[in-house]
Amino acid sequence: MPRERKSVNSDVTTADRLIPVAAALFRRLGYGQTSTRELALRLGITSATLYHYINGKDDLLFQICSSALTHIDEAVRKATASAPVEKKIEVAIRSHLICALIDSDSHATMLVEMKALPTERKAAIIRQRDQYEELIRTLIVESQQAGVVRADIDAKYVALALLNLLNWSIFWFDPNGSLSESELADVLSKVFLDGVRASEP
Amino acid sequence: MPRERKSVNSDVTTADRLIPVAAALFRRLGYGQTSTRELALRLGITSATLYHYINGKDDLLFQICSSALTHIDEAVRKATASAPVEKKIEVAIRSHLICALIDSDSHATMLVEMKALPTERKAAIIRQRDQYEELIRTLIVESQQAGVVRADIDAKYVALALLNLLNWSIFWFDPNGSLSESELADVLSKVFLDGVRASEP
DNA sequence: GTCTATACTTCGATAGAC
DNA sequence: GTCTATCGAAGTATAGAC
Repeated sequence: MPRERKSVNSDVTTADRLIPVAAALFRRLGYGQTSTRELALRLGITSATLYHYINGKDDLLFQICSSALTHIDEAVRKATASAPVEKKIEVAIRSHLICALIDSDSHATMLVEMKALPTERKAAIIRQRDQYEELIRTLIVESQQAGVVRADIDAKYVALALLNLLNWSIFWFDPNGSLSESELADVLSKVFLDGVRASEP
Repeated sequence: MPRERKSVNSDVTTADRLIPVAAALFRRLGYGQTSTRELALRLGITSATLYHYINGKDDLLFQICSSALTHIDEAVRKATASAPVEKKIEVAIRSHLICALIDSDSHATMLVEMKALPTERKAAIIRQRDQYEELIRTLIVESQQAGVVRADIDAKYVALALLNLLNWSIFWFDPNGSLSESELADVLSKVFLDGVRASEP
């Protein structure tokens, strides 16, 4: 029986590297400052070969944005579905952060470079983003109805405050720093749920 | 006595419009996607005339970033200096938001397009940003020492959580929406200081 | 799937007249 | 302070051979 290579194959193909390498460059330089030549150089191919994989530069940005949003929506939806209502927010915070920080190049690019997409594709991404924000809002509403979350602030703004806390973390979190993804989830859960005011002594 | 025009002059010159118009375009399209021709068009001049005011395109981005950071640092520093320690954080939240949301094009551009600056200028802006973040961190430390803010979370992360809350607001706040800048400050102060957990019934 | 070569466009910036 | 005209560089993308 001949030595098989297939799923046991650990080769990383150019196709596999395309999106991660593009996301890293778009994040560091910005979409508009990243040339297809520079991207090809990093991939070890010529810019002509790059066009064997894509139809245009914005294909890359669209795929990055779309898959980032698909992944985080699925992750948070699945994790919160099976959690008891008192734990849904903590579970959402943790699953969101794990997903966004593990692939932070894609998520940072999605959040910041979305605007560079052509009109129709931008609209599609914005619909996806709105759908995810709707998921978060629903979690807040459920928590309010269960008496777990204060109801004196409109769920809409509670949800946006939570997204503030989660989204901007991507831009300063250091995977080699003193805090792990999970520890950051603990910190943000504490701040979001209990606030930073000192309890009475 | 001839009809004088000077400080009573309400003419808006091209020089005055330069930065605001550039900031609005950079925000909507991104720095890399904004051409000097498009900018000149919006100003009602040619791109050649634009170069009477600037030495290069990145002058505009640098001025936007630098003045945004100078203004917010001054505003928050001044407002918090005269506030009692129990009120410093609320005052910081309010003054930060007022400053950032009134000139949201500049602040959004600073936060997101900073990376497009040439190396030295980028370093200068990052120093300015770090100095502002240091101001926020100092306010947290002072509040912890006064027993106003919980001390079981490192001031560094309390400050970053606060900056998350403040910075990302710029990207969804709608000046024509149902919430004013001041009302948003109230909401974020409540969430940050007291958390969203429902109090015992 | 990768290359060389290059077409075509747009960009940032300058020269020099008014 | 504004223009017309234009340069040279860099960009995206394609043609066609291997």
